Amino acid sequence: MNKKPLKNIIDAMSKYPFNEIEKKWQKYWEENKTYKVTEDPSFPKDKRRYVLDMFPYPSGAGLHVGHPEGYTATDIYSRYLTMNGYNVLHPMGFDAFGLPAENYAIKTGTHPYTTTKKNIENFRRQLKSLGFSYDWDREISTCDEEYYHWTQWIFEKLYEKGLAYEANTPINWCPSCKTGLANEEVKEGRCERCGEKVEKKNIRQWILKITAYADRLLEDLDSLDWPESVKAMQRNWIGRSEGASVTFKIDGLDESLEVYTTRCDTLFGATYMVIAPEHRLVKELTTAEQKDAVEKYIEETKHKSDLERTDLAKDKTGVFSGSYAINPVNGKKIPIWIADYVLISYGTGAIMAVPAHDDRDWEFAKKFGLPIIEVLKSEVDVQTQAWTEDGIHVNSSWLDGLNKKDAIAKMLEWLEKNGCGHKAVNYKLRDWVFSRQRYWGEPIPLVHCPECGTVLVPEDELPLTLPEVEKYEPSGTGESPLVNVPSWVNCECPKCHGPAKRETNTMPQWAGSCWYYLRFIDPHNHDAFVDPEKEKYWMPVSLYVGGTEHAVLHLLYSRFWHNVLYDLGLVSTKEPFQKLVNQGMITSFAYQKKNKSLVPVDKVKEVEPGKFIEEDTGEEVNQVIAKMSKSLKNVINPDDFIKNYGADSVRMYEMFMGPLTESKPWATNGFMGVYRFLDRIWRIISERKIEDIEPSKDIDRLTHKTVKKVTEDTETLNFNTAISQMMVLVNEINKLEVVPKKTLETLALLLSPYTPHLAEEMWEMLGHNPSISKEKWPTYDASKCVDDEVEIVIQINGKLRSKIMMSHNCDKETLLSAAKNDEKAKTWLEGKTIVKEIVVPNKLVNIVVK
RNA sequence: GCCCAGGUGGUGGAAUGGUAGACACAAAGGACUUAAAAUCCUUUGGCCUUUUGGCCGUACGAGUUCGAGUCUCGUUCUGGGCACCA
Repeated sequence: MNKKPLKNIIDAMSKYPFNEIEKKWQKYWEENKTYKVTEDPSFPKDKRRYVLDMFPYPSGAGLHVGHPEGYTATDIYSRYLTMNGYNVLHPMGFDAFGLPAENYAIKTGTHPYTTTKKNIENFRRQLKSLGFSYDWDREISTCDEEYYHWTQWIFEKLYEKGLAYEANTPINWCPSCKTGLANEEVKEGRCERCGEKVEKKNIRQWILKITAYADRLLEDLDSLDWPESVKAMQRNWIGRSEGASVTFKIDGLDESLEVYTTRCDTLFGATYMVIAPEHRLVKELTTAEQKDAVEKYIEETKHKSDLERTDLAKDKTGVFSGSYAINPVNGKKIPIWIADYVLISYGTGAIMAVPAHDDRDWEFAKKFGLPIIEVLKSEVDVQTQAWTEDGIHVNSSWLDGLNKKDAIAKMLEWLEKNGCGHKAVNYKLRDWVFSRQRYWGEPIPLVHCPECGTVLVPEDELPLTLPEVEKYEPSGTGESPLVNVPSWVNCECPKCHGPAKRETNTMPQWAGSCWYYLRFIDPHNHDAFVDPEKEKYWMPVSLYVGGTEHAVLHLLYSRFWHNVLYDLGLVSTKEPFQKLVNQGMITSFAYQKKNKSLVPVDKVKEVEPGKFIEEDTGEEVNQVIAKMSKSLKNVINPDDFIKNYGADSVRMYEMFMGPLTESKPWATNGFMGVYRFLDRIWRIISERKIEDIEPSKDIDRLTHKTVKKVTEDTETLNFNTAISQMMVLVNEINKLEVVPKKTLETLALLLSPYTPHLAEEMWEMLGHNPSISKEKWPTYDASKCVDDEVEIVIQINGKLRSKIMMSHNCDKETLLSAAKNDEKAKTWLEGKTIVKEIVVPNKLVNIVVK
């Protein structure tokens, strides 16, 4: 990709001493606690901001280029706010429980805490080397006892509120991670961490009743300034649906079958029913003749993985139970089938099947020869395909002639009057499987007592700390390694003081991140998870920046916990994160052959602009954008760039690449452009003649324009265009023999959120005391942003034909007559009749002719 | 299948309904240099034209408008999410 090795370019380039400058100012900031923030009461509420990053998991690989992207964005914004007179809370910490450290412990025997500590130190070093304005005194780690003390405490609040329950239900199980998973952690039937196929397993679990908050989690989304896509994902995930619950009597049995349907209007078309293989009535409904067939089928479905069961492409399977239900609207007997296309976990695990108007039911009916009755006038033959659109009801007795909406209303009324159904709401959202059968997580603070049942560990005994273990290996039987520590497991019941056993499951990684934003507010409080006054001082988070991968995980879980804390009166805001911004992914270039296979970057040569060939074969390859991966040799390590070009260049480039929210490829050549820009500034400040003179009118005007643009764009997080405006200004300054000091001061201030080290150095060189981060943001005079003369575009019939220079704020008549007298315009107007004239002051004249 | 984004030069990307391509990269040419690097200057959407200039051009096709990259409708492609949710 690069013809010349990068290293040679650097060595030869005139280089600004970023290394010394950056070290010098990082040391200064640290020693002077420049970014320490307190709950200073002199700032009124509207002059306080809480700017938060999604804290990282401290992996062994260190920072990825994606981290500095979001972190620089919030850092710029925080610094900008501070300079504009806000008190800004901008903290950083570590999401430190998690599987990699534990898996490493299994392999090497190293305690996960040791590994994690080491990784945190590396992360902290890297973060500090980027010059972020975090208040490091507030740093937290979720795996510290001091911290998880309060994670456990919040769990106890949830438990006391009845939102945590123990259940022995089939849950998602990852055979490779050897632990249960939450629904949110399963992507396309696979474990979101390791990609292994997820199985169903029946094990004892602690579950949090997130479904109790489904409606609130849905409704409150409207009040949030979040990307629509994330809101849409959460809405879809919660999946609220309105319909009806209908009860079917069973022929010859004193039992009934309840179903959930969104289409109760099609009840006259229900020709059979289906229950899930796990339905509680399976045994009872199976007749003697069908017993063998049913048992065989149930056995088969048990062995199917989730992925196999939900694979849409696969054929429908099922078996007749032998029993019949009575359709409440017409008294007809309809057969009850057992099939795994009905899920036990949604609705009642049973459905009424209307094959004429539902694709899945239609497919099943066709396969098993069940009747298909049209009940909505269809534009297709329902014997050959299902009609799922709206229509006028037919074959539906007293619903005939009504459309879908009216028929649903009328049917609901009928069902309620006749006591066989009612309006109902269902959600796709499932309760949160909260226990993990692993070591490296918060112990769930519960004790199982044979006398008293489940008992909470008393608050004054928290934190319940993780014991040392000999082996970190999960048992794989559905129990955590903690079961192997009898001295820890065997305990005294806090209630009756008899012998009891501790809960051995641990919490999922999401627990710690559910509330960390609250702990940053008061990280060293020994008596409470957060001081209420401080909480009121800072909350809610004004800006939260992070990747989109947590849309239905962390962001849903923490909203849930926050809602509960709000109900308990422990926090003052309904929602934790007022404004959310998703940074785009930083991708990389890769090269694709005709057969769509990708070629590693180091095997590709650019033969002419935009034309690439694979070196070995000479085959032409296309430049495409791909995720960074080791095999493609296109992974960018931010440490290398910080070392070779400085943190300011990395910060500036990541912001210059494109809009924060878009995904965009790393281009090292583009990076060099930004480096050159900073180098140019350095040469101006260190080599050019700088004098305390008034800037020329042109430079003054450009400076005001630049302040305006950088202010507006920083405010709205459009950092890329703010930077290009600064480049425009620097390019002009670079042409000057003598540079006015005033102009450079303004430039330093504008730069300071973006390239804080270079800006501090400039500020000092211009004769000021540090720190520039405490200075006031520059202001601009709108009247000084306008040019004396503006270019007026002359259009004839909307087509650009000429341009003229006119003085600013010319009146319409002057503009029009000037346009008409323009030589070029005249040739286009000759012999034509003017139909219409449009004049936009300071912009254009459009003359419509015939 | 459903729900969200999005499609602009060789590349990353700019454009309150008003000059499409700011800024940057890459490329070509030049200055400086013994030479190279760095730096500085010039050119750079396509086609036609000696110049002047003209025509075309923001995925495709319509529409609204004096004027559309931008608004509306349809099509198509790409990315992300969900998916037998009754």
